[in-house]
Amino acid sequence: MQIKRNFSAKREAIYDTLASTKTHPTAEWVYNKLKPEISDLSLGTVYRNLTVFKEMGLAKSVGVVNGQERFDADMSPHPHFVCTKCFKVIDVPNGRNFVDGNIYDYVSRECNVNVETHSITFYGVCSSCAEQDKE
Amino acid sequence: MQIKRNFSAKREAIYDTLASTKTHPTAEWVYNKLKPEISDLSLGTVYRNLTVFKEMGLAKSVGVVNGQERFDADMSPHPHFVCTKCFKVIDVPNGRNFVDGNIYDYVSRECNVNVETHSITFYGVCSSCAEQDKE
DNA sequence: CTCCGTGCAAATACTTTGCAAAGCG
DNA sequence: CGCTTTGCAAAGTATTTGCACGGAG
Repeated sequence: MQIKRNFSAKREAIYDTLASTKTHPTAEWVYNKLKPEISDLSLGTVYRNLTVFKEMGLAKSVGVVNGQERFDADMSPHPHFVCTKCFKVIDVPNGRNFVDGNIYDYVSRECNVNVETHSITFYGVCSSCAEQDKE
Repeated sequence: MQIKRNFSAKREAIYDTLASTKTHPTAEWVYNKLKPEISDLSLGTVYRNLTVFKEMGLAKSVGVVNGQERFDADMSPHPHFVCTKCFKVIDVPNGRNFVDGNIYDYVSRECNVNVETHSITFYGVCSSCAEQDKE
Protein backbone atom coordinates (compact mmCIF):
# COMPACT_ATOMS: atom_id res chain seq x y z
CA MET A 1 0.00 0.00 0.00
CA GLN A 2 1.57 3.20 -1.29
CA ILE A 3 0.57 5.30 1.63
CA LYS A 4 2.53 3.20 4.04
CA ARG A 5 5.89 3.65 2.32
CA ASN A 6 7.12 6.30 4.68
CA PHE A 7 6.03 4.65 7.87
CA SER A 8 8.61 4.12 10.54
CA ALA A 9 9.19 0.50 11.46
CA LYS A 10 7.15 0.79 14.62
CA ARG A 11 4.31 2.66 12.99
CA GLU A 12 4.16 0.04 10.28
CA ALA A 13 4.16 -2.78 12.81
CA ILE A 14 1.32 -1.15 14.72
CA TYR A 15 -0.69 -0.62 11.57
CA ASP A 16 -0.07 -4.17 10.37
CA THR A 17 -1.12 -5.60 13.70
CA LEU A 18 -4.31 -3.59 13.65
CA ALA A 19 -5.04 -4.42 10.03
CA SER A 20 -4.49 -8.13 10.42
CA THR A 21 -6.89 -8.81 13.22
CA LYS A 22 -10.65 -8.84 13.38
CA THR A 23 -10.76 -8.42 17.13
CA HIS A 24 -11.20 -4.65 17.01
CA PRO A 25 -8.45 -4.37 19.57
CA THR A 26 -7.61 -1.91 22.29
CA ALA A 27 -4.32 -0.01 22.33
CA GLU A 28 -3.15 -2.33 25.05
CA TRP A 29 -3.91 -5.44 23.00
CA VAL A 30 -1.82 -4.13 20.13
CA TYR A 31 0.94 -3.29 22.55
CA ASN A 32 0.96 -6.73 24.12
CA LYS A 33 0.89 -8.39 20.74
CA LEU A 34 3.94 -6.50 19.53
CA LYS A 35 5.93 -6.23 22.72
CA PRO A 36 7.65 -9.65 22.50
CA GLU A 37 8.79 -8.84 18.99
CA ILE A 38 9.67 -5.18 19.58
CA SER A 39 11.00 -5.07 23.09
CA ASP A 40 11.56 -1.33 23.20
CA LEU A 41 8.02 -0.47 22.24
CA SER A 42 6.10 1.76 24.58
CA LEU A 43 2.38 1.96 25.14
CA GLY A 44 2.40 5.69 24.55
CA THR A 45 3.68 5.12 21.05
CA VAL A 46 0.82 2.77 20.31
CA TYR A 47 -1.67 5.36 21.50
CA ARG A 48 0.03 8.08 19.50
CA ASN A 49 0.06 6.04 16.33
CA LEU A 50 -3.52 4.93 16.63
CA THR A 51 -4.43 8.61 16.81
CA VAL A 52 -2.30 9.25 13.75
CA PHE A 53 -4.11 6.51 11.85
CA LYS A 54 -7.47 7.99 12.71
CA GLU A 55 -6.32 11.39 11.47
CA MET A 56 -4.98 9.86 8.26
CA GLY A 57 -8.19 7.98 7.65
CA LEU A 58 -6.45 4.62 7.97
CA ALA A 59 -8.34 3.51 11.04
CA LYS A 60 -11.34 4.41 13.07
CA SER A 61 -12.72 3.98 16.50
CA VAL A 62 -15.45 1.44 16.96
CA GLY A 63 -16.39 3.10 20.23
CA VAL A 64 -15.53 2.66 23.86
CA VAL A 65 -16.36 -0.81 25.13
CA ASN A 66 -16.05 -1.55 28.82
CA GLY A 67 -13.96 1.56 29.29
CA GLN A 68 -11.48 1.01 26.50
CA GLU A 69 -11.46 2.39 23.01
CA ARG A 70 -11.62 -0.22 20.25
CA PHE A 71 -10.01 0.33 16.88
CA ASP A 72 -10.62 -0.99 13.41
CA ALA A 73 -8.54 -0.65 10.26
CA ASP A 74 -11.50 -1.70 8.14
CA MET A 75 -12.77 1.66 6.98
CA SER A 76 -15.84 0.41 5.16
CA PRO A 77 -18.93 1.38 7.12
CA HIS A 78 -20.27 -1.78 8.66
CA PRO A 79 -22.21 -2.63 11.78
CA HIS A 80 -20.75 -4.34 14.82
CA PHE A 81 -21.97 -6.65 17.49
CA VAL A 82 -20.72 -6.22 21.06
CA CYS A 83 -21.06 -8.98 23.60
CA THR A 84 -22.07 -7.42 26.87
CA LYS A 85 -20.51 -10.25 28.88
CA CYS A 86 -17.05 -10.72 27.39
CA PHE A 87 -16.88 -7.47 25.41
CA LYS A 88 -15.91 -9.21 22.22
CA VAL A 89 -16.61 -7.05 19.16
CA ILE A 90 -17.45 -8.72 15.89
CA ASP A 91 -18.27 -7.50 12.41
CA VAL A 92 -21.77 -7.98 11.15
CA PRO A 93 -21.59 -9.23 7.57
CA ASN A 94 -23.17 -6.53 5.51
CA GLY A 95 -25.24 -8.82 3.32
CA ARG A 96 -28.22 -6.59 3.78
CA ASN A 97 -28.45 -2.87 3.71
CA PHE A 98 -29.14 -1.41 7.09
CA VAL A 99 -29.47 2.21 6.15
CA ASP A 100 -30.89 3.41 2.92
CA GLY A 101 -29.18 6.09 0.92
CA ASN A 102 -31.45 8.94 1.88
CA ILE A 103 -31.11 8.65 5.61
CA TYR A 104 -28.25 11.10 5.86
CA ASP A 105 -30.36 13.67 4.08
CA TYR A 106 -33.32 12.90 6.24
CA VAL A 107 -31.40 13.23 9.49
CA SER A 108 -29.56 16.32 8.29
CA ARG A 109 -32.87 17.99 7.50
CA GLU A 110 -34.74 16.87 10.60
CA CYS A 111 -31.95 17.81 13.00
CA ASN A 112 -30.61 20.80 11.16
CA VAL A 113 -27.13 19.31 11.00
CA ASN A 114 -24.75 17.92 8.46
CA VAL A 115 -24.42 14.16 8.80
CA GLU A 116 -21.07 12.82 7.71
CA THR A 117 -21.00 9.30 8.99
CA HIS A 118 -22.81 6.90 11.25
CA SER A 119 -22.37 3.81 13.33
CA ILE A 120 -24.65 0.91 14.07
CA THR A 121 -23.98 -1.39 16.98
CA PHE A 122 -25.93 -4.39 18.16
CA TYR A 123 -25.62 -5.61 21.73
CA GLY A 124 -26.33 -8.95 23.27
CA VAL A 125 -24.66 -12.14 24.42
CA CYS A 126 -22.38 -14.17 22.19
CA SER A 127 -22.74 -17.92 21.91
CA SER A 128 -19.73 -18.78 24.04
CA CYS A 129 -20.95 -16.60 26.87
CA ALA A 130 -24.41 -18.11 26.53
CA GLU A 131 -22.81 -21.57 26.83
CA GLN A 132 -20.98 -20.65 29.98
CA ASP A 133 -24.16 -19.36 31.54
CA LYS A 134 -25.75 -22.80 31.28
CA GLU A 135 -23.14 -24.33 33.53
CA MET B 1 -44.31 7.25 38.58
CA GLN B 2 -44.89 4.38 40.97
CA ILE B 3 -41.40 3.01 40.75
CA LYS B 4 -39.94 6.20 42.11
CA ARG B 5 -41.86 6.20 45.37
CA ASN B 6 -39.06 4.81 47.42
CA PHE B 7 -36.34 6.96 46.03
CA SER B 8 -34.28 8.97 48.42
CA ALA B 9 -34.47 12.71 47.94
CA LYS B 10 -31.12 12.82 46.22
CA ARG B 11 -31.80 9.85 44.01
CA GLU B 12 -35.07 11.40 42.98
CA ALA B 13 -33.44 14.73 42.23
CA ILE B 14 -30.81 13.03 40.09
CA TYR B 15 -33.41 11.06 38.20
CA ASP B 16 -35.61 14.10 37.68
CA THR B 17 -32.71 16.12 36.39
CA LEU B 18 -31.80 13.40 33.94
CA ALA B 19 -35.37 12.87 32.87
CA SER B 20 -36.11 16.51 32.31
CA THR B 21 -33.30 17.35 29.93
CA LYS B 22 -32.70 16.43 26.35
CA THR B 23 -28.99 17.13 26.51
CA HIS B 24 -28.00 13.53 27.20
CA PRO B 25 -25.84 14.77 30.02
CA THR B 26 -22.68 13.55 31.65
CA ALA B 27 -22.56 12.73 35.35
CA GLU B 28 -20.73 15.97 35.89
CA TRP B 29 -23.43 18.00 34.15
CA VAL B 30 -26.08 16.51 36.42
CA TYR B 31 -23.89 17.21 39.41
CA ASN B 32 -23.33 20.84 38.47
CA LYS B 33 -27.00 21.32 37.77
CA LEU B 34 -28.03 20.06 41.19
CA LYS B 35 -25.16 21.31 43.30
CA PRO B 36 -26.53 24.84 43.91
CA GLU B 37 -29.78 23.37 45.12
CA ILE B 38 -28.34 20.45 47.07
CA SER B 39 -25.13 21.75 48.49
CA ASP B 40 -24.05 18.53 50.15
CA LEU B 41 -24.32 16.48 46.99
CA SER B 42 -21.24 14.61 45.93
CA LEU B 43 -20.19 13.60 42.46
CA GLY B 44 -19.71 10.01 43.56
CA THR B 45 -23.38 9.85 44.47
CA VAL B 46 -24.36 10.99 41.00
CA TYR B 47 -22.20 8.29 39.45
CA ARG B 48 -23.57 5.66 41.79
CA ASN B 49 -27.16 6.59 41.09
CA LEU B 50 -26.72 6.72 37.35
CA THR B 51 -25.41 3.18 37.59
CA VAL B 52 -28.42 2.23 39.69
CA PHE B 53 -30.75 3.68 37.05
CA LYS B 54 -29.09 1.68 34.33
CA GLU B 55 -29.50 -1.49 36.37
CA MET B 56 -33.14 -0.69 37.07
CA GLY B 57 -33.83 -0.01 33.43
CA LEU B 58 -34.68 3.63 34.11
CA ALA B 59 -31.80 5.05 32.10
CA LYS B 60 -29.27 4.01 29.59
CA SER B 61 -25.93 5.06 28.27
CA VAL B 62 -25.86 6.80 24.94
CA GLY B 63 -22.16 6.01 24.66
CA VAL B 64 -18.93 7.73 25.49
CA VAL B 65 -18.57 11.07 23.74
CA ASN B 66 -15.29 12.93 24.02
CA GLY B 67 -14.23 10.78 26.92
CA GLN B 68 -17.37 11.11 28.99
CA GLU B 69 -20.33 8.81 29.27
CA ARG B 70 -23.65 10.32 28.22
CA PHE B 71 -26.91 9.24 29.80
CA ASP B 72 -30.50 9.26 28.69
CA ALA B 73 -33.67 8.56 30.63
CA ASP B 74 -35.62 8.09 27.41
CA MET B 75 -35.62 4.33 27.14
CA SER B 76 -37.31 4.11 23.77
CA PRO B 77 -34.78 2.99 21.19
CA HIS B 78 -34.04 5.97 19.04
CA PRO B 79 -31.06 7.18 17.06
CA HIS B 80 -28.80 10.03 18.09
CA PHE B 81 -26.74 12.63 16.34
CA VAL B 82 -23.39 13.63 17.82
CA CYS B 83 -21.68 16.84 16.79
CA THR B 84 -18.00 16.10 16.44
CA LYS B 85 -17.07 19.70 17.20
CA CYS B 86 -19.07 20.65 20.30
CA PHE B 87 -20.08 17.11 21.32
CA LYS B 88 -23.72 18.02 21.59
CA VAL B 89 -25.94 14.93 21.43
CA ILE B 90 -29.41 15.25 20.00
CA ASP B 91 -32.29 12.89 19.41
CA VAL B 92 -33.20 12.03 15.88
CA PRO B 93 -36.96 12.18 15.51
CA ASN B 94 -37.97 8.68 14.70
CA GLY B 95 -40.39 9.55 11.95
CA ARG B 96 -39.02 6.82 9.79
CA ASN B 97 -38.05 3.31 10.68
CA PHE B 98 -34.34 2.82 10.59
CA VAL B 99 -34.17 -0.86 11.30
CA ASP B 100 -36.75 -3.31 10.17
CA GLY B 101 -38.12 -5.88 12.54
CA ASN B 102 -36.17 -8.84 11.25
CA ILE B 103 -32.74 -7.36 11.68
CA TYR B 104 -32.20 -8.77 15.15
CA ASP B 105 -32.92 -12.23 13.82
CA TYR B 106 -30.69 -11.67 10.84
CA VAL B 107 -27.74 -10.50 12.93
CA SER B 108 -28.30 -13.18 15.54
CA ARG B 109 -28.16 -15.85 12.86
CA GLU B 110 -25.27 -14.41 10.88
CA CYS B 111 -23.08 -13.81 13.93
CA ASN B 112 -24.23 -16.73 16.02
CA VAL B 113 -25.22 -14.45 18.88
CA ASN B 114 -28.33 -13.28 20.62
CA VAL B 115 -29.07 -9.66 19.84
CA GLU B 116 -30.91 -7.84 22.57
CA THR B 117 -30.63 -4.21 21.63
CA HIS B 118 -28.90 -1.84 19.29
CA SER B 119 -27.79 1.71 18.88
CA ILE B 120 -27.61 3.97 15.88
CA THR B 121 -25.54 7.12 15.97
CA PHE B 122 -24.99 9.69 13.28
CA TYR B 123 -21.96 11.95 13.36
CA GLY B 124 -21.29 15.29 11.76
CA VAL B 125 -21.29 18.98 12.46
CA CYS B 126 -24.26 20.80 13.94
CA SER B 127 -25.51 24.04 12.48
CA SER B 128 -24.12 26.29 15.20
CA CYS B 129 -20.66 24.82 14.80
CA ALA B 130 -20.95 25.16 11.04
CA GLU B 131 -21.83 28.83 11.54
CA GLN B 132 -18.79 29.44 13.70
CA ASP B 133 -16.54 27.87 11.12
CA LYS B 134 -17.52 30.47 8.58
CA GLU B 135 -16.14 33.26 10.71
C1' DC C 1 -31.14 -2.27 65.48
C1' DT C 2 -30.57 -2.77 60.69
C1' DC C 3 -30.27 -1.35 56.15
C1' DC C 4 -29.64 1.71 52.66
C1' DG C 5 -27.79 5.90 50.85
C1' DT C 6 -24.20 9.15 51.23
C1' DG C 7 -19.78 12.37 51.66
C1' DC C 8 -15.33 12.26 51.33
C1' DA C 9 -11.03 11.00 49.85
C1' DA C 10 -8.24 7.62 47.97
C1' DA C 11 -7.69 4.48 44.45
C1' DT C 12 -8.11 2.88 39.81
C1' DA C 13 -8.13 2.75 34.86
C1' DC C 14 -7.26 4.59 30.59
C1' DT C 15 -5.16 7.99 27.80
C1' DT C 16 -2.38 12.08 26.83
C1' DT C 17 1.62 14.85 27.13
C1' DG C 18 6.45 17.11 28.03
C1' DC C 19 10.88 16.45 27.15
C1' DA C 20 15.21 14.88 25.75
C1' DA C 21 17.31 11.50 22.87
C1' DA C 22 17.41 8.84 18.62
C1' DG C 23 16.44 8.15 13.70
C1' DC C 24 16.34 9.52 9.07
C1' DG C 25 16.80 12.01 4.79
C1' DC D 1 21.08 20.18 9.93
C1' DG D 2 15.98 19.94 10.40
C1' DC D 3 11.92 17.37 10.93
C1' DT D 4 9.73 13.16 12.69
C1' DT D 5 9.28 9.50 15.93
C1' DT D 6 10.05 7.50 20.26
C1' DG D 7 10.77 5.95 25.46
C1' DC D 8 9.88 7.19 29.69
C1' DA D 9 7.62 9.01 33.33
C1' DA D 10 4.53 12.30 34.90
C1' DA D 11 0.26 14.35 34.41
C1' DG D 12 -4.51 14.43 33.24
C1' DT D 13 -9.32 12.93 33.20
C1' DA D 14 -13.12 10.14 34.19
C1' DT D 15 -14.95 6.85 37.11
C1' DT D 16 -15.14 3.57 41.03
C1' DT D 17 -14.61 2.17 45.66
C1' DG D 18 -13.75 1.75 50.98
C1' DC D 19 -15.27 3.33 54.97
C1' DA D 20 -17.69 5.41 58.54
C1' DC D 21 -21.60 8.12 59.45
C1' DG D 22 -26.56 9.41 59.39
C1' DG D 23 -31.36 8.90 58.66
C1' DA D 24 -35.70 6.01 57.99
C1' DG D 25 -38.42 2.25 59.37
